[in-house]
Amino acid sequence: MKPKVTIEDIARLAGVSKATVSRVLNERSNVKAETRERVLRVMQEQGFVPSLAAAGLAGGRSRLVGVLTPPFTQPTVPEILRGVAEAIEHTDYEIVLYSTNAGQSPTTIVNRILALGLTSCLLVIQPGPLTPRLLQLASQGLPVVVIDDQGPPPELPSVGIDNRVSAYQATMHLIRLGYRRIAHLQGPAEFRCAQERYQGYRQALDDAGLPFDPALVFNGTFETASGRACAVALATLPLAERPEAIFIANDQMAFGFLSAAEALGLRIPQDLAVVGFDDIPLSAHVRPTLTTIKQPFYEMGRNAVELLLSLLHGPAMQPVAGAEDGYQPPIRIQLPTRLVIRESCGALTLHRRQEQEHSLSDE
Amino acid sequence: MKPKVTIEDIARLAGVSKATVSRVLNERSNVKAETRERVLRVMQEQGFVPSLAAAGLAGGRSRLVGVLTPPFTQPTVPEILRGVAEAIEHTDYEIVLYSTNAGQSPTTIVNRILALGLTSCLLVIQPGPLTPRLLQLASQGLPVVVIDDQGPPPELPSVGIDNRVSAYQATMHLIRLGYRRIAHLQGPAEFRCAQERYQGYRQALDDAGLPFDPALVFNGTFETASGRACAVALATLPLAERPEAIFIANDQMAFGFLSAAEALGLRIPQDLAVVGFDDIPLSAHVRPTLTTIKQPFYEMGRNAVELLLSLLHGPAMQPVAGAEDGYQPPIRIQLPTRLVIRESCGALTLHRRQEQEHSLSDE
DNA sequence: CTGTTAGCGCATTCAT
DNA sequence: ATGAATGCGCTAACAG
Repeated sequence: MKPKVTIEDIARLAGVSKATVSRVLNERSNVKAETRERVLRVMQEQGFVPSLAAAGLAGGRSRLVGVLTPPFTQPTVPEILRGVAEAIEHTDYEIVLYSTNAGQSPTTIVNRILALGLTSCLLVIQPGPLTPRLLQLASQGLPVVVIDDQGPPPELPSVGIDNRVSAYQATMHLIRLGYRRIAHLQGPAEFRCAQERYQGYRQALDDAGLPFDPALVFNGTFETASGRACAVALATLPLAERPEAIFIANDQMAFGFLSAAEALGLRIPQDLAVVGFDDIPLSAHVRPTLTTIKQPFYEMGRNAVELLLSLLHGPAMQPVAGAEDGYQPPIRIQLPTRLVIRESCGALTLHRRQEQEHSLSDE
Repeated sequence: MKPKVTIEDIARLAGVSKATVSRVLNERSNVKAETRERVLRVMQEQGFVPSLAAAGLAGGRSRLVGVLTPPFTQPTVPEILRGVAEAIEHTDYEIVLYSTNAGQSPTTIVNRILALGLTSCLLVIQPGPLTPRLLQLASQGLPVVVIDDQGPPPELPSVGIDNRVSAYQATMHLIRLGYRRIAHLQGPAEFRCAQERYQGYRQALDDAGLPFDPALVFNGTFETASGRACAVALATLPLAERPEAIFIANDQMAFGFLSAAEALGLRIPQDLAVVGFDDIPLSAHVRPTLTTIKQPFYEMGRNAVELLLSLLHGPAMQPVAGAEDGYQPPIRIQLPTRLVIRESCGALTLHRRQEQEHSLSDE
């Protein structure tokens, strides 16, 4: 094994004490410039890299952030992780990765986390059932940030999007295209984002003066199969009752819907326009390509890291006005989404002149 | 912050020495059953979790495996990582993740790795330019395993596939379908796998007694654009010289080929049959769906972890016959691939009776 | 089988 | 501005 170069070696070679080397390492100011230079040079020559493990142990706080993620194969995850990794890279922190395969108990996972004792903070993607434990940990002082791609109410610092507004934009897009009977395939009620997207849908109908028909709201699971089921349900509807368009609460279900629709001889968008939600990689490649709300997954990752590190460095944030009692509501970073117009909504066929990837940020 | 429960606490509460607690922790056998029980109970009660950081420091070897990966958005990566994560989960090791964004210098990356001093081994996905450094590290005793999805000659322990045989199968599949003029879009020569796939292609032609036409071999970059370029090149060929089928060295290029072909009015598979290589998620969803060689990415991840840990635990492997001089060639785990038959090769339209996902393992 | 003694490599008091 | 001493939480020899 490579003989690890230690601070002691550097100290000896540079003719200073270990303490001084340590000071240089941590960029303390109270080191004579000349000495610092010399030490730095020796470190360079020796290829010295301080042991994070030891530093963490001795200093009481480590430079490792624990990242808890759902399986990588979940389509939204890679982009988020890319953002996380890239943000971390610019810091002197490292990532310890825990993948939370659905089956395991929250306790097991959390134990693995604490096990390290070297993870000084936690970044959790889609906490789901872990939330209670996270709250507990956070209340014990562990900095935690969640990316609630589809999460429960953020009692924790979080980064996410405004689901209500985004759903509103999606629905309004359909309304603007002239569709009047607009259905909605919603996600499971236990997901807050499913409710919010439903609310955005309702609100858009209301604002446009369109009647709300409960028969046009279908219950989904956020999974492909429920998209297929919805298409079947729609196809069996009497022609007069069929909607002209549908807003589907995530792309995964939209894929199922699209494929079943094709099999059923339902033409998209001619017979039925479709708008999804998420914009995962596949969305640009299914047939027809899917008009959808783009979630800024990459940016979510980046922002989450920044938030986490800011929590770590300055636990004393400037008090929010009106929170004079000392209670600070958890920080929430809300990122903008964007409507990506593709084939499935019919905009391209109906109005060729319209710009293809039109941002509805003027909403 | 939560007051960490230490071994000392447990020792006091259980009325034993710290050493004994440590022995229990590491499942040493020389502890009286009764004592062990008591210690375990106390640990349970106190919710004790040993600090990996301290353990690593003290024991000289840590329980962290460094995983070096290309950007997660590279389509083959998530599956591999899923395999890695799942395999790790069954152990008491943890993952420290380094994403190797192309731009950075190998030194920077390697420094980050050594920085920890807590990573006792390395798992590298697509080492690429890092290889020289890795060899150096390995020769210094650091256990390293690479997953050479498209890597250079494995002088390091590695897990991968047999590219030659797989390419042979792909080409032979086209030959069996009756195509005789078969083109090949190859990857860049600096990738060993590109050469091997080319060799497999050549061999299949030879074995089938088909003439080899150098004009039918195109140079690609493994990226989408070069697939498009190839389609254009093919389309400009005089009709008489056009191939009836093409074996493309990876799916990414095949996507480009498919989309350009569509734009050029070239029908796949009627005018030209296509077989790709990799079977990444998109491959089942492009139009037409892509017949391709499935690489077992998930299994590669799992196997790599197992190999790495075995290297870590028993550096003394049983000598390979014929290596009496003490030199051990690096271990290579070669996983089987599988031909996945979809639309683009024409098998489904030509021979409806054939099974859809026919494994050519009898090759 | 079990307790005692030393460190692992570093950060952090205290001194000076 | 720098050096010496102490300890983070744990494992690894040693002794019994």
